[in-house]
Amino acid sequence: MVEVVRPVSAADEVAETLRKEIGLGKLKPGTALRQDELAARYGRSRIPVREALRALQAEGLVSYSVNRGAVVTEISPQEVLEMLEVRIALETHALKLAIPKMISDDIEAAREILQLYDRAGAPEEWSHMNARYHEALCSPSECDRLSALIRENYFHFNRYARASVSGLAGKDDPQKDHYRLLELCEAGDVTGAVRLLEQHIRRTQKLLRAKIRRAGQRR
Amino acid sequence: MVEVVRPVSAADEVAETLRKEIGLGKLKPGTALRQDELAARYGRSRIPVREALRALQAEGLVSYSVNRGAVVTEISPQEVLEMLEVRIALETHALKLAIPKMISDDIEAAREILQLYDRAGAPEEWSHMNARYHEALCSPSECDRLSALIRENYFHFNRYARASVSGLAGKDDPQKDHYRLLELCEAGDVTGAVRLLEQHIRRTQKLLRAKIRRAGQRR
DNA sequence: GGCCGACCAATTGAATACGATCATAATTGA
DNA sequence: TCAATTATGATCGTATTCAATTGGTCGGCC
Repeated sequence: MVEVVRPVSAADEVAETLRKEIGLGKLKPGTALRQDELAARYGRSRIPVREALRALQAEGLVSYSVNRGAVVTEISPQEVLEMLEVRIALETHALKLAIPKMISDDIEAAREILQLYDRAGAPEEWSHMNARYHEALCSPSECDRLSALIRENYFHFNRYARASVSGLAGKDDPQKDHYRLLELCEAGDVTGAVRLLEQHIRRTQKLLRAKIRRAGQRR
Repeated sequence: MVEVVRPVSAADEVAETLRKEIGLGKLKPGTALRQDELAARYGRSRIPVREALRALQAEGLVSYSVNRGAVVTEISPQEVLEMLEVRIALETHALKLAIPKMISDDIEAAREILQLYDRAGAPEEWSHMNARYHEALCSPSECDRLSALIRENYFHFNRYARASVSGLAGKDDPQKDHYRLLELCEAGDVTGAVRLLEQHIRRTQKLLRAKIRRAGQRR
């Protein structure tokens, strides 16, 4: 069977690239996104660029002002706290749905991710493994919309985290929670697992609050 | 003070109008959105129309195929069930946060909405009052991101509901829940309120499942 | 010296224009 | 007669072009 290369619009390509660069922090919050500059960089005209920017605006990655163009959206610490709140709402519910549906393969898959986490060196890898682990636990819920929201929310959170919270909680403490959480899932203890997951996320939230306080005092 | 008319881009206007028409069901799922036609209708060229469509695509209201244009996205019954699942996740958590922060004014505001609900005639009004009520209960959570997600999810759900679930549960049964829920909030009973809210939404979910089953048998 | 208005460069917003692609109807050949 | 094929109109994707707005600088005036 021949692999048919389905044509993709230039706007989609530009959007995808920008999405990655913003997500990875190559384009930092506050950066102005000039249309002709982007057009030149991607070898396109401004039209596909503008469409890409509109899409990113709808996704909340870019802010638009009329006649002033697009800027990578800034994230306030307050909003990051709220993202963690959203994370609790979505992930605890997904976990509730997922645990009764888990089979040993799901547990094993999650455990393997944790082992990769153990071996990971750079904070970037932790972060990635962290995301994969939490996704692995939630995916047996078989609720695509829930999973999609979890992924989106994590993406936005991570965009901030990469900039200023990386290694906020270190590597080992969260990992202890991860192993305990896996055991609770394996035992089918929904209540316990949900409680631990909430504590786990609230710990990050507390650390972030403390950091914000300290930053506020300093000025 | 003179009201300054802030200029808005044509793309934003078109997007806003389309958003409303899709939300209200004037543009039904599956409808093809021709660029020339929309451009003519709004007295604009195709450029702003295309940008608006890109935004709507990112919002999930429209599906794009290369060289075939945009279509109002279809919603499967399965997805609606998932939206209700998301609703449980988001609203129960918001309620948990909101109840400890509620003051008597919040309770009163919610009660007034319920009284409007009682007097409402058309199913459209129920739906609107229903949304306002649930929003009133969640808003004291002071978590904008959570509230925004709740609103978005409700919008998508309602788009389907308007088409085929309107009056699924009738008017009176849900309203009984609403009053009980308000009492529990007033009493500060977080656990009870959350449990009732989940039951309340699950009831709609069950009715919808039954409806899907019946529709499946029929064919 | 500081403030105000007029010009100017930079940049965006929108319209027109053109080539490419898709859907469908007409046509042809077996 | 019917399937395959070609022609045609509709529609889309993108580039180019022009108009409008913004921000800033320069010069004049108080």
